[in-house]
Order: sequence, then C-alpha cells, then structure tokens
Amino acid sequence: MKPINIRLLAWYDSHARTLPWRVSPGEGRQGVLPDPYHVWLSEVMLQQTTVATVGPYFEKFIAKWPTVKNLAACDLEDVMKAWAGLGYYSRARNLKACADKVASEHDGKFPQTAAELQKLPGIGPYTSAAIAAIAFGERTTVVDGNIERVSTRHTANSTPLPQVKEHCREFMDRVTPADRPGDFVQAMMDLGATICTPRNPACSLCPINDDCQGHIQQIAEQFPVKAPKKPKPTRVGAAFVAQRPDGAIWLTKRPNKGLLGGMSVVPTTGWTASKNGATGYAAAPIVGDWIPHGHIRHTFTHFHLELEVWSAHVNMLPGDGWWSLQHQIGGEALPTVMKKVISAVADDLFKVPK
DNA sequence: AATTCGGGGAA
DNA sequence: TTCCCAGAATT
Repeated sequence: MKPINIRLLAWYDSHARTLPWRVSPGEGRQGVLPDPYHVWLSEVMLQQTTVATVGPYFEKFIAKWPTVKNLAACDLEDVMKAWAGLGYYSRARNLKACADKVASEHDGKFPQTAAELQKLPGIGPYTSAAIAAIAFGERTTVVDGNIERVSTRHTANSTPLPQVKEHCREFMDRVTPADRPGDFVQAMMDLGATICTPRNPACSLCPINDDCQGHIQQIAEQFPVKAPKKPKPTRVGAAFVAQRPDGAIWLTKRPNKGLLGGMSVVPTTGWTASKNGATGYAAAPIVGDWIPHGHIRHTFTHFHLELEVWSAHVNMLPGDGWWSLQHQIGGEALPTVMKKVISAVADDLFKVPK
C-alpha cells in the first residue's frame, strides 16, 4: 500500500477546495506558494471559526488592507469595526499587534519558520506550524481539530482530548512529507472537513480508509474521545438603548480585556446569575420614560445571556460614550449581542448596507 | 491542566 | 437543543 501522504496528496490534487486564501489548484501543483499575509490572516480568522463564516470577512480585510503594512498603518478601532461579528475579539487586537510588529521589526515580511512565527502575538502552536508549512514549505507538524479527528480515527486511539493531542502530533510527524508539506496538511484538513466529518463520516470515499482502524473496526465516529462538558449557566441583565431626537444611539466602549474586550455596547446592568439590585428601568443610566421591548437571548462560549431591552428618548447622558447616528451604527464595532439588542428597538437599523 | 474568550451552521 | 469549528492567552 502506498504511504498515507502519497494517497492524500493525490486525492488533494483532484478534490482540494478552492478557497480565497489559496492559490489556484493549477498553480499549487506547480509549487506556487500563497501570499504569507493571506495565509496568516486566514489562519487567525479560522481559529475556532468555520470556513463559511470567515470567507466574507477575509475578502473584506484584503480589500481594505491589501498588505500587512497597510494593516499596520491603520487604526486599531477600524480593525475592531471590521472584525465585529466574527467573535473572539482578542484575535483582532492581536492581529493588529502582530501586523505592527511585522511591519516595524521585519520590514513587512513574515518570519519564515514556525519557531519565529510563534513569537508573534496571536500566533500559537497550530497557527505558527500552519503558516510555516503552507506559506513557506517548512516541514512542520500541524495539529488542528480536523487532524485530531482524522488521526485518532486512523489509529483508533481512545485517549481523551486534550491528552491525545501529543499522539496526534507524533502521527503527523510520522506521515508529513518533506515535499509539499503545506499541501499535505491542507489535505488532512480538507479530509476532516468534507469526508472524515464529526458525524456520519463518509468512510467509503476516504482515500486512506484501507489502513484506518476506525473504519476497519466500524468505530470511526466515536473518535476523538472528549471529556464531558460543563453545563452553561444563564446570566441575566438589562440593556438600555438611549435615542437622541435625531435617532442617534448612545454607545460606550468595553475595556480592552475580557469578554467583548474593546467592543462598543449600549449601557447595560451587570450580567449576573440572577436579578440583583436595581432592575428594569430603575437601573437605567438616566431617569426617563423607558419603554420595554421584551428581551433578547444570546449564547456565549460559557454562558447564556438574557437581556431585558429598554429604550427612551433623551438629550444627553452622563459618563464616557458617544452618539452614533443611524447611518453610522452599521459600521460601529458592535458585537452580535448588541446588534440583537438594538434590533429589538429598531429592527430595520441593520438591514441597510454597511 | 483548566478556564476564558463568539458566533454560526449542522443535525 | 447540542456539537464543533484551520486555538491562543491567561491563570
């Protein structure tokens, strides 16, 4: 039987997905490597985020900032606005910090080894290895969620995550070729995304099913084994949409660290396990004729949130913040939960093109 | 080693 | 609903 990398690369040459950050399949087969800036940007966006979600954001960023130097030259606030809705907002701040460092310390050229890349903000073990392999052809050992699934199934390894990750690394070190390492890791990831899927894997179509223990024993779907997850608690609070007579909405900025760090929000109460202290309009940032708009629900990584939504027409508010005019709101750095809140008051505000 | 970070698509 | 996604940083 041919080695795994031979079978996988042959499959990749005929089945590779065409994605915005990849070179064309024809170029790829001729050994053309993609732009490191594109690879880096896509890899950071793809951290815990699906290809379908990333696509439009990637296109928007490339159009707005064609090079890493362009990104370094812009304001962080513009990056936060462009990243709004994509989630995990520390990625956006690290993205900017990384661009600044590449521009100022490396003359706008990304380091070419995984070891050097990992010294940059927002680039960890996975992303450094992926960029080095895909953009520079280094024979690194890449392990992501797809590869964890493919490799644990191939070896029928029932060690639970995250301990099994080291075995996955050894598996990859054993099978990754020195020639076309970037295409190989992308082939592994495409395989995991399209055939070796979490549920109902299409084993009959898999190019490496002949020596896959998961397939042979008909137990592929049970890997990887994971520790049971904790239930998500629910937190509650109230949000206040203050509107000026001209329709502008009062926004404030979250601190740069923690949940929704650096993002723009309307004033809210604290988000607590249960209602405590002042609630409803009694907790509003200013006395006024607050009108109830029901509540919105939103789920974060580790808790559910239920927010009462209130609105009122006011002329001024205390504290730090600014009035955002209706035509500006779509361009603000608003996380999705805040778009839900504002939509509950003015449901047509985000239907206008940004 | 555990926890904290968003959001959306699929089943 | 639950799961999981081209994970990193922090504690």
